[in-house]
Parts: sequence; structure tokens; C-alpha cells
Amino acid sequence: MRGTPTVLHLDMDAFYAAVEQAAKPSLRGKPVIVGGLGPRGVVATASYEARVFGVHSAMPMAQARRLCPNAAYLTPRFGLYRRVSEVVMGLLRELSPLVEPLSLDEAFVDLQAGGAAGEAGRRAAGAARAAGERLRRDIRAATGLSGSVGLAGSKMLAKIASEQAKPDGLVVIPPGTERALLAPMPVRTLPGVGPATAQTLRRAGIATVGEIAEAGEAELVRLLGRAHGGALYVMAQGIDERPVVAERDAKSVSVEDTFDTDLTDRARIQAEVARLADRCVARLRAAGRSGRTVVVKVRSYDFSTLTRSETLRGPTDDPAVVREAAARLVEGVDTTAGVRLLGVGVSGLADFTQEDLFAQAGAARLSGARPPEPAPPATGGGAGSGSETEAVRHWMPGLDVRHARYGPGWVQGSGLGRVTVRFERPGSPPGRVRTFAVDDPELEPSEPLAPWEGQVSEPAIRPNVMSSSEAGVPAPGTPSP
DNA sequence: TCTGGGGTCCTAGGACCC
DNA sequence: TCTGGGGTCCTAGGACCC
Repeated sequence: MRGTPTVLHLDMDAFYAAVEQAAKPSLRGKPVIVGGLGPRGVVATASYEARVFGVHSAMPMAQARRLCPNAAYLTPRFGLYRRVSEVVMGLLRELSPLVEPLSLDEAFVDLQAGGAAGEAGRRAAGAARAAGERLRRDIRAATGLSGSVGLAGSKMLAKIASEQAKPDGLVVIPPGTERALLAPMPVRTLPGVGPATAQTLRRAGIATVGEIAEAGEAELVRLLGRAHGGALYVMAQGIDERPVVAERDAKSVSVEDTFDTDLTDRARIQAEVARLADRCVARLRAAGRSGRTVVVKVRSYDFSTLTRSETLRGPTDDPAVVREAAARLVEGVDTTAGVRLLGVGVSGLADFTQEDLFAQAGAARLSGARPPEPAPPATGGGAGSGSETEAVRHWMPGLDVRHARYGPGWVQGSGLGRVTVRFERPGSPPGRVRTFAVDDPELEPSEPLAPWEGQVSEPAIRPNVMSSSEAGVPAPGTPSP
């Protein structure tokens, strides 16, 4: 809490969808939905054009397709989002060294730590607002994307402010006005109040933030427990003393897969768990960490979920050790009725390995501490997916491709042995669509282009000569088989 | 065609120790 | 022989967030 609005919260607008629109000119102004495209996928981000139809994050993809059948449905390209995010976070660090990223598209910045101190009252508020507006301009110039900014005297209020600013806006909440501002708002406004807490409060006749404050601390603690109730009571007064903290070490690493169809075969389940363990360890090692507790997660056909964990004598980053622990743990779970999700995680992270301290060579020789094998692409269990003899290329909607003659483009849809590609890139005008055989030798996957890349300088798009394969172009969002 | 994937924090009970 | 009290670690589950 401070008397000047020098806590800044940035929230990029419909981030994944906006990156796709920036990279794919034909999608600008159109409904775009990014998420899992399989039968059990959910929406990660919907563009504002798609939200008009009622589509929102975490909605099952099947429902989104019913609500908005003409949207472009794209598989996420996290590598690209990460690159764009790094550019944005870099701009935040120019404002202040104290930046706390919350996700790829969200962060707090402590402007006071950046030298915006000294000024008071109106002057400070004016300086903060100017910094926020400059930031929004810089983000747009660097990435082509819009972000919304909230400025307040605390994290909680800065976040509420950015929410109010959406999309493409900036809101300052002047210190001193917090409590009156919050009072009429629904309890869900407060961070940490989800469906369950809201229900508990509703049953107690509490619907607004003001009513939380009136109920008193004792009542809140009785309803929600010491930590949660106490924290909510304090926040309802508009008080939030949590500091902006730069970097926190991860406390766990985990990997999970939902399968297109439920798994029942024990050998298959064990094989998937081994693959997940290897992927988990690969990530652990990439982060230079090791962990002591291995966790296995099993979600059944009926969505009931359980976890089993085992704590080792010391931290490890040995794939064989994690694989064996995970195998033991899943062995003890009844999976006969069908499993829709499996996960493997490691917690109790340390920066070193117990084996590093002694007998490293011996341990490696004994247990065969081989590096994790590169995981096969198969997510969602190749349930009935085609022949093994030929690695059928999977053209996922949204992914980048390059054609030997037509240049860079992206997959718009595929099915029935054909793949539809739209030939355009970030700097180009909206491109046209062509259809090829899925095994066309001139077509290959390629690297994503960021919004600021791919300016058309080389003559990649040649004058068109209509060919027979270009007739009968499917509409956008052609479903995969 | 119901419900992703990667995290964080809290609670509660039992074991174990002093 | 009638029942302490606190602290820490481990396991499992649940709420919440993006």
C-alpha cells in the first residue's frame, strides 16, 4: 500500500489470439480461437470477435465450435508466444528493475523501484499515467499488440484497474478511493475468490466486497479458515501489502497428457507414464534443477482425480529413478475402469543432485543415467491414427509451413488426404488459399514468424497461376478428420 | 463431442521426535 | 497406568490462477 499509484499491472489483450492475428493478416478483425483441437480440447484464448459469440477461456472446444462455427481454430504456438512475451517483459524492465511476471501475458511492475519515487500526490499519479501510456505505445510499436494497464497503490487494485481498462486501455485508481470503489463489487472481484469460496459466501448472505468487510474478521475466518478468511477480510478493506517480487524459483515441475480416448491397457498406461517421466525430467534438467518427491496424477473416465507421491532419500534428476518411482506409484492405482489423463511431476526441488555429491560416476554406470529420449510427438494417444509404416505428417491448423514455390504460409485445415494452406505472413497483405496433397514433397513445416518479422522483401509470393489443385477451397476452420 | 496444462498455496491427519 | 504439547515431515486432496 502506498499513497501513489506506482504499482503497475500489465495484461495483454487476448494474447495468444492477438499474436495469431498479428502473424496471420487474413485473420485480423475475425473470430480466432486458440486451444486444444482434439476431441477433449478447451479454449485457451478467444479473440474479442469470438467473445461476442459467448466463447471464453476454459470452455470446451466442442461448445465453442457450436457457438462460433466460423471462427478460425488454431493450435497454440507457445514458442512464438514466449518470444513475443520476452519482448514485452523487456519493455517492462526498462521501466523498473522490479518486474514480476505472472504468466506470458501478465506482469506487475513496481515503478517506485524504477526511480518514479520522490514525487507526491497529483505529480506522482501523472508521472505513473504517463509511464503507462508510453509503455502501451512502446508495446504496440514493438509487437503490434495491445495491452491494458492498471495503476494503483497495491497489486490487488492495479490488477482490478487493468481489468477495468480492457481492452486496450489504462485505468488509474487513486490511492484513498479503494474501499469505496470495492464495496459494491461482487466477491469474485477479489483475487482468491473462485466458485467454491463465492458459494460459501453466498450461503452466508455475502455477495459484495462491502459485505465481506461488514461481516467482520471472526465470521470470515469461521467460514473460510484462518489463512483464507483473514486474507479476504483484509483485502475487502482495500488493503494489500504484498510486495512486487522479481523472480521466484519454481517449486515443482510437472507434465500431463489427456488422451483422446480413455486408456485401460496396463502396459499402455505404464508406457505413457514412462514417457511422461522422461519429459518431466527433461524439463527439470533444462532448468538445472533436481527434485526429491515424485508425483503421479491419474484422472479417471469420470473425471475423478487422484495423486500418489513418493519422497526419495535425496534429490534426483535421473530419468531412470523418476521413471521407476512413477511406475511404482501408478502400479498402486486401480485403472481398470479407464484413464483419461496421466501426469508425472517432481517437487521438493533443489539446485543440485544428491548423486552429484558422491559416487556420481558409479551411480551413472549402475542405473544407466541416460539422457531422456526425445519424446515422440504422440500426444492424445494415437488412438486409431493411421499406419505406422509411413510417418504421416500431421498438419495442425495454425502451424507454419513453407512451400517450395509459394513460400511461407500456414495450415488452415486438413483432412481427406489434403491440406489447405493460406500463403501470407506478418508483413504481407491477406493471402490466398491453396490445397495440396498431405504428402506433397514441396510442402514442409517451418519456423514461426513473429509479428515484426516476415516483411515481404524477397519475391516469395509469385504471380499466381491457377492450378487444378486450387479449386474447391474449404472454408476457414475446416475440421480435421 | 464435457471439462487442458502448468503452476501456487492451504488444510488435515498420521508418524515421529523431544 | 490414563492420556502433554509442540514441531516437522510426509501424503492426499482441494481451491484457485492464467
